[in-house]
Parts: sequence; C-alpha cells; structure tokens
Amino acid sequence: MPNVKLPDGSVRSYPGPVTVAEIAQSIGAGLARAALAGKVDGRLVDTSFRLESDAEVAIVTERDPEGLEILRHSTAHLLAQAVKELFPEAQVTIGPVIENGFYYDFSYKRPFTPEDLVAIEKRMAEIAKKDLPVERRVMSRDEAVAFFSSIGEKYKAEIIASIPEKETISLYGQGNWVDLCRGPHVPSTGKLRVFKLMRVAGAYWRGDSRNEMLQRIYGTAWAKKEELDAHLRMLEEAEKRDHRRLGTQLDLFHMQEEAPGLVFWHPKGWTIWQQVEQHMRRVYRDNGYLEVRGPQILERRLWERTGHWENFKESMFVTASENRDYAIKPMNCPGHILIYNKGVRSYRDLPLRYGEFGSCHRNEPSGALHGLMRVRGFTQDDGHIFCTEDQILEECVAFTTLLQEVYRDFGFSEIVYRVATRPAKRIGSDEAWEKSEKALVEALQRSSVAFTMAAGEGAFYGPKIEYSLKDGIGRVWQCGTMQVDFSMPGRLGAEYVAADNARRTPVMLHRAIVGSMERFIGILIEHYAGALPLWLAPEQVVVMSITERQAPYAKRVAARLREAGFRALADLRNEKISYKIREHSLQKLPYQLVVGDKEMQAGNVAVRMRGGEDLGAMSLDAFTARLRSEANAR
RNA sequence: GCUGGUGUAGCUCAGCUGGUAGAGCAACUGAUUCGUAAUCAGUAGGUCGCCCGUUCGAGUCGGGCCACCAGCACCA
Repeated sequence: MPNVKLPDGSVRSYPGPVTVAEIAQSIGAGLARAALAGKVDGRLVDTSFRLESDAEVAIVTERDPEGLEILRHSTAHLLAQAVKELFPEAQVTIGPVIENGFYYDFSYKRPFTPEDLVAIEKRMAEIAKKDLPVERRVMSRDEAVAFFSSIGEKYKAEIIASIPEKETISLYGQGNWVDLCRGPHVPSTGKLRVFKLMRVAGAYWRGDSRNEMLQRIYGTAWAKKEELDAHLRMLEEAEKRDHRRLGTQLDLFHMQEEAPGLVFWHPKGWTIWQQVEQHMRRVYRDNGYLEVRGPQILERRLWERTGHWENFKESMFVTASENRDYAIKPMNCPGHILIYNKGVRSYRDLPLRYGEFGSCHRNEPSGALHGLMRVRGFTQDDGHIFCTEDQILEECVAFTTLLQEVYRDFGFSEIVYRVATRPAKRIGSDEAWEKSEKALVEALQRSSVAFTMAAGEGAFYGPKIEYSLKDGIGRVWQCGTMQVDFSMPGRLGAEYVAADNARRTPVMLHRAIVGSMERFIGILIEHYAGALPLWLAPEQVVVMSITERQAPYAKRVAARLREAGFRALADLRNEKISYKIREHSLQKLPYQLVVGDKEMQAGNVAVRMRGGEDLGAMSLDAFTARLRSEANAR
C-alpha cells in the first residue's frame, strides 16, 4: 500500500502497487497525457515503472529539463527506427542526447545523402503518428549479446559485451524495432512531434581515428514548435555573426589559398588588433610584467631538450641552414627561459614575470583550420612567471583576478573555470604533479569561483586551469590558461640562488589571458556581431557633408576629432545623406555626424548613434567630451 | 588527417541533357548638390580553383591535386 509524496508536499495512498502512469492519471487526465516519465526518489524512470512501496514521485513532462532530454533521446531512437526501416542493411551504434538535440551513428555501405535525410525525416513523422507504445524489457548481458548478434547488429553486441557481466540490460522496443538503452523513454512515439534532422557527417566508431568511420545524423528536437523555430532563428543569427563573413563585409582581414591557416590583416582589422594589443600591453605594465621578444626560429636541439620534438614534431614547421636544423617556434616559453638564463637570478628577483606578444606557428591538420578560430600562425599574449613553489598559489590567485578584470573590459561577464589534470602521456614526477594540481585547485577555491575538474586533460608538462568565457549568444570559448610547469626550467637549466645560497630550479607558470590574438578578435567580432564598442571600433566617427558647401567644415571637424585622439574620417562624396548613412550603418560605425548648413553656421555637429538614435545637434566640444567618457568607460 | 559537400567578376549568386559565360551590389565616368538606411544614366571587369585526360569542341564529362565548408579525430 504505497504512500506517494508529490512535489507539492501532498501525499496520496494507493491500495496496491501502482505505476507512474496510474499516479499521473489519478491526479488528472491532462497530466496523464503530458507525462513523459517519472522521477521516483530522484531517479528517472519510465511511466510504466511500478512502485511497490512509499516513495517521492514527480511526473516529468516536457516542461521539465529532464523531460526535454527524454524527448530528444526518444527522438534519436525514432531516427534509428526510421533508418532501419528504409535501409535494413544499416547497422545501429549509439544515439545520445547533445546540446539542443541528439545524433545517431550508423554503419552503412554508402554515405547518407541530403535526399536520404528528407526521406528519413518523413518516415520518422509517420512512425510518430502511429503512436506506437514504447516497451521496456530486461535481459542478462549474455542474452542481450546473443540477441543483437542474432539480428546482425554487431556494433550493439560489441557495446553490450563490454558491459560488466553481472549487469542486467534494458531494451526498448517500439513496433518491430528494438534498441539497447538505459532509458527512460517516452511512453509512446506519438509524444515526438517537434524535430528536424540537421545534417550528416562522419564520425569515428568509439571516437578513435584508427577505427572505421560511421555516418552520423544530427537532429534537433523540442517540446514546442515555437522553440524549434526560435532555435533555427538562433542558428541563423549565429551565421550572420560569423567572423569570416563579417571579416569580409567589414573589410577587416582575409585568408587565401596560398597561405592556409594564415591571416592577412587589412587596415581596419589591424586597427582592432592594435587596440587589443595596446590594452594588453597596459595590463602587462600595470601588473609587474616585463615585455620581451624572443626569436622566431630556434635550433632543433633546443626543442629536443624541451620535449616538444618528441611530442609534436609532426606539427612543427621546420627549416634548415647550412648543417643545422631549426623549427619555427610553436610556443614562446623556451625563449623566455633563455632570456631568464642570461645572468644569475636571486630568490629576491622572484617572482619574475615576462610577457610577450609571441608569434607562433603550428602545422595544424588541414581539417582543423577554421577562420581566425583555428589557424597555423597566431600570436599569444604569452606570459611566464618564474617563481618558487611557495609563490604559486599567490600568483594563481592574482592572475585569476586580473583575468576577470580583462574579460570585463572586453565585455565578457561570465567565466567558466576548469582544472585539467595529468594526462597519460606526460613528463615529470608524480609528486610534482600532485603538488601542482593541488595548488591550482586551491587557487580557484581562494578566488571563490565554481570550477570543474577535467581528468587527464592537462599538458604533458603540467596541469592547468582553463578559463573560458561566454559570448553574447551563450557560446563558451576557452581563452585563458594558467599552467604549472615543474619540468621545463630544469630541462633548460634555469636556476636561482636561494636564501641559503643553494642553487634551485624555479617553477615556471605559463599563462595567457586572451590566448590567441587572432582567435580572440574572432570571438570579439562574433560577440558584438561586428558592432564593436567605441574603444575597439576600427573607425569611430564619420563626418558626413550634405552638399559640397560643407566639405571644408566637415574636413575640419574630422581633423579636430583626430587631433583629440579619435579615429575619425570625413565622407565628402557627392551622394545623398541617406545613402551615406546606409553605408556607414552597414559598416557599423559607432557615431555618424551629419553637417549641413545649419550645423556649419552654428559650429555644431548633428549626432547619430549606431542603431539610429538621433542625439540632435551639439557643439564639437560637447561631442568630444561624450566620446572621451564612453571610450574610457570601455 | 578522416567522411561528405563546395569552388564561376571585388561581394552574393545563376548557367538544363558538352556548342568558347550572365544578374544584382560594389568599382569607374558623367549628370544631379540633395537633411538621417540605396538618385539616374553609361562604362569596364572573368586563365569558370589548379593540372591531366575524353571529345571536332569542356564552366559542364572522367582522373589527380589544392583550398574552403560541416562534422569527427587532433589542439604543447
């Protein structure tokens, strides 16, 4: 006689064992219809789940986040069923839920085409309409392996065979289609109404590039049609913000075949770069960093000593001269150690902080290249802090604070923190790893921020904190990093004289805030959809004459703005004012000044802001004061 | 690197079954001198990604390569 406690605190008693569906029905017919699953004592179950004893029960509907996930998961099954009906020879593998949707991987003799997708989606809708009941059953592991082998699903059999022997396996069936699955699932296919297949792409079996490549079909699924439409609109919006597209439209940079993965910065793009670089240079200066500059090319033997040759020689650009081999630097730290090594360092000099806008080249695989986001030639705001073990914590805390300030300057308020720990392929002692991982964790705890652990994702020479920022449309970009390195200073012979006059090896901290300048500018472009804030905008003000009569005045106004330190230009073309406004609006200039006879006579400018707001006429001094305060505010 | 797709004027794109290229915008010239998101007219602009092949003839068909796009793998 189970007593069921509902989320509102009320308790209902049932005469005997009762299913989640029956509980929903007893509460109301509407809830019974909406029920997708149940939550019994915090555990998600099917609506067919039968309670034998007292429990806390919640009915999960599409309004719950878990409900949406179940909907998506069941839609992945629906996809697999449709594919098997249309292409019986296809083999199923896995079909998990991902952000905004799901995918399912298939093995098939040929790739699926866009036309196939249309047919599959149609079949999915047909199956959903039949409202087939979804039924769960359990088997022992060996039975399940035998079952999937018997129906020719060798990938499924392989997955199940890797599950521990004792576990029971749940299967879900709808119509004449059965899949291995932990569940839960919706009670019937009729619950699946709002979905859309998005694309096909290759994906390796079990995520390993040595394995066979499968066909992955991506889809999206939602509770309501309006949500799907909103999602599709968001994708369109993201496409409009694409930095590659805006880079062309706003004439910021370009890339071309002769230099894959390398950037040609145009005058306007380079102006943005300079704003970012000058800002970061101020950050170095104001926080105890000394700016340095190392050479682009260093001898191969040096990279052998650092361990990079062994780990990354495939992705280093190499060159030779006379009898010696060189590599174009893929990172700046060895150069900084060589600078450190010139001269005897005392413990009194530590922490010693070097910063460089270091230009690096890495021969990234062709398939990885992506606009400014993944390039072969990039520039890091790379800093290295030489310190003692006792100073690590303090430096990490200070760096985290600094990074938060810089991200705020650039307009990013949300930061995601992760600590990446020792990978399988690594150098250095376990004690050193232990100690440095601890220091990173403690630094974040001291900074009072929430963080997650990423086991095995550290660099080969040390663990790291990864700092990611969230952009204007919610995407997360990893930019900043703080890495402890107990190995490289020793490998390159760095040392300092301690208080007891002994020679010790310093710890090196690798740190970056914006990371790659190229990528960060790409992120800025997308974050602001090209409409950069005043201090970053490549062109800040345009002065537009209405007729030729105001040309000399417009020129003078633009010149005075430039003298005041702003990036101003004059548009004196013989075009209608509305034409000029349209052009400069498309170029996303923050301010447009209209000067006609009225303004010229009064010595004023008529101010139009980006977005169309008309601020009316004001004196040039008043306008300059406004610009100054806006630019300083960041 | 792997799977699939794409590559035509500065940009966006059209060009059916092979018969030596077309539009809009931009550019240039002229007219217009105009008050808050496109004035009118004219002109010029292309080794159709590159190489090889099939053919009387290739932007179009076949092969190879390159680059880009999506995803996977990778990312010191």
